[in-house]
Amino acid sequence: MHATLRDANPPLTPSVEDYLKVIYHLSNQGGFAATSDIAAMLDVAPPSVSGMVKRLSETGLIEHVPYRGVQLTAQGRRAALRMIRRHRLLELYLTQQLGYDWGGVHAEAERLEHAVSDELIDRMARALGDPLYDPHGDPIPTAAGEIEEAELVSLADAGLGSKLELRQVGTQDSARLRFFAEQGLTPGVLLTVTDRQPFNGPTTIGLVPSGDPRVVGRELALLLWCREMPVTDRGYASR
Amino acid sequence: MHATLRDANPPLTPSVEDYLKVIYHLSNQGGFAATSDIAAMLDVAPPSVSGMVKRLSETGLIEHVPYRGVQLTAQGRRAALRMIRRHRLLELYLTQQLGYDWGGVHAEAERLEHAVSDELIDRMARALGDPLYDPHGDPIPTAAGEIEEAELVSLADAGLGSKLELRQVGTQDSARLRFFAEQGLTPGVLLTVTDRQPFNGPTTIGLVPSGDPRVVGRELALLLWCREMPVTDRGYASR
DNA sequence: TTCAAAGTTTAGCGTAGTCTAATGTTGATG
DNA sequence: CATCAACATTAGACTACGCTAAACTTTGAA
Repeated sequence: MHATLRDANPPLTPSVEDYLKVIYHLSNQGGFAATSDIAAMLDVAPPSVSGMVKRLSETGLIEHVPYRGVQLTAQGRRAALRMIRRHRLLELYLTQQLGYDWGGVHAEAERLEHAVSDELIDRMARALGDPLYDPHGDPIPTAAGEIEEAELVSLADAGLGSKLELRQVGTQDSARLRFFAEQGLTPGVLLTVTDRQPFNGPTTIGLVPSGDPRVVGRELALLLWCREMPVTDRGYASR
Repeated sequence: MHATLRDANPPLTPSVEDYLKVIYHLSNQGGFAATSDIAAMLDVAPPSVSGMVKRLSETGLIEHVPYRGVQLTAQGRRAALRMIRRHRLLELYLTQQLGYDWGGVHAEAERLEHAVSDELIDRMARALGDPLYDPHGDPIPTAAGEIEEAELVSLADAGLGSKLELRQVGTQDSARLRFFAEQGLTPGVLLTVTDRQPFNGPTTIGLVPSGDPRVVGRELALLLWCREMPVTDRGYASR
């Protein structure tokens, strides 16, 4: 029930915590997480999800409305946020303390998050100065299970002329992550929307303060989540 | 096949690698590892070991002589040493970089050693300056799978008057580890045997250079593995 | 209003590990 | 050298996950 013989390394089978994490992400905006979406995210067959859903709701971690989907209970949400805290702190620690690069940390954190103790996570957090955001710009839940609810707009939806701070890159795909990094589109960057083509066409933005233009197709723009920034007469407001 | 529902945290079931590690330790001095000893070390029932032994020998990691015991093949030895390298580097990293104390690292390393990648281990090793010994004084196998074969004597067997360097503490029991640490009996310490009582009585030693005496009962003295040191006319030879 | 497609659940089986109880083997002792 | 205790293995059941195929809902479009 732990590691198998043939494939000792990559845990092919998602753990309970992985289910909770994807349910958290899928039902984030208050809705239900659909069986098939969970299955797609975890790369298992839908009946496997039905089975796990049954077990998880028996133990009180989720609530299941048949044919509708699932939601986390308070307990399940706590467990999910605990794993998200672990994941994001691990990514930050690996990046800052061990020289990993932005695109390479995800897989490592994905495995480690199941093995680390709360004590280790707290020690890492302290070593990093109790940071609030991970290398992708996502907020790190506190040990008590609180998380900053960011009000983010996808770049594809942001208004023409609006001033934005890139906060999250909504993909784990390393080719895309590398592409964004090459374009200078990393969390924390400031930008303005200068143009958008109709019919789901690309968005053109300008980086701040350099003014360098970038053209981002809609598929990719949908992955770039931004905070809309108030503008003061002396420039952009700081956080 | 990964983490179960009821006991999400402590991996109650030993992994393949855990089997290889204990077989390595049990058959270290060239012998066979007995089924019941493996079972005792892993806290599983003997038939579970028989089952795993079958699978491990089918994949060529061990050789099994029925009713005699098992030995590692070259491949199995390599896999065991890889895990031992991970374990010892993790203990050292946690101790030196994250402020863990000597007694508390074992359980953490035991879980992490299954989740870390070779890359992470190599990065940790580099961050530590490619160390040769872990916090217990045990040699760390190289990435290529070589390990220093130490010629060690148990303190209980060392000759009266001999000069020794404490190299390994042969227990994982944290109460004993803490006791040794309090007595100043940590790997690297130099000492001389000043007295030994007959009938399995205690050994008296003097710490070097302070000369502080310590009295160690036979049960504990058996756990303290030392290197016998050549003496030069200017003092103890360095490593 | 029906009906078909899409999505979900159930049924039934496979695998990799655990366990207890029963059976085999070995080696020391009378 | 026969016996018996200790140790090892086999037999058979259980759990927790996975899968495919089949049955059941829901929904959206004709």
